[in-house]
Amino acid sequence: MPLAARQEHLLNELRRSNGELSGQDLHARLRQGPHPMGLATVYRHLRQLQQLGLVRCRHLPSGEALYAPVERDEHHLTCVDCGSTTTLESCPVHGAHLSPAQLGGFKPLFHTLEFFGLCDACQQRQQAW
Amino acid sequence: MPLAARQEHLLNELRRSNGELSGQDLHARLRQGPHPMGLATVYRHLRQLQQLGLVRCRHLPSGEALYAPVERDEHHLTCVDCGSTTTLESCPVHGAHLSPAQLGGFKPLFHTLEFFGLCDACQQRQQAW
DNA sequence: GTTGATTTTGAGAATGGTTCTTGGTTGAAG
DNA sequence: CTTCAACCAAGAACCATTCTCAAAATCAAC
Repeated sequence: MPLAARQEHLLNELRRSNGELSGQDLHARLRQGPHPMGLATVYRHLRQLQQLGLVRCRHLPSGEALYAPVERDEHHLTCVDCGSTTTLESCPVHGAHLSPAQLGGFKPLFHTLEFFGLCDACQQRQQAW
Repeated sequence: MPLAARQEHLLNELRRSNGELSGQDLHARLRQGPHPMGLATVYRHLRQLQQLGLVRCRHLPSGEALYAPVERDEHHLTCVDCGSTTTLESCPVHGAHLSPAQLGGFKPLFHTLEFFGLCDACQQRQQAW
């Protein structure tokens, strides 16, 4: 079953981007390209691509969801104060292996490993009152 | 600096609970206890407790945020189809070690490691069409 | 090609968790 | 008794995401 053309475009746009994109971002970018797509359709396809194991997603503390191709195994440091995130160079988990017993029939597609804490700037600001 | 009494109550309610609680859950529980608290206040304190490193939080695919005391190092398998989550017994990362160079002044308070995929039931359902 | 059924789409409305606003309450200090 | 500041609650506001549903596209037979 080949990927629908619409989904293909969406996935290409994600791959073309350097960073992660939110649903709104994607919609805005596609809007001014040769293949505009309604917001509802963007979200519909993002969900499907995620279930196909082609797209990963993580949630910011703000509640916004960011999407990226699965093959990007990036992880982040996120500040619980200002919300800024920085990307880690390497994945500390790498091949995190779960035993079949732990999985119990679950078929893993991707994982998210995020560290939350205080960024340098916010620590300084707190100490200075 | 001692914790304000209101924050203490909120934290106790979280510790008393077996599982994670959403902001709404907490508000509902406190409502019928001896120390009711407005919804806005619950969220205010949850954010503060998070910044103090006493509370952790993770986001479900639905966008809902779940809170727990930091000392609980639980991680989950989450189905990208039906959204159900199951708890892992042990933390595969354990002491996830980040070098000072990787941290760059960032002060980690907690981490979340979540696996996303398809649960047994949803795989079956997909195959059956 | 035409017809009719099925699927996909998109504009706008609805949803719902979270945050903001506003005005009231409390409590300590003077 | 004032004053001032901190804290709080109720409801409005916000906004990313989802839902609705009619129109458009696709497909399948004829």
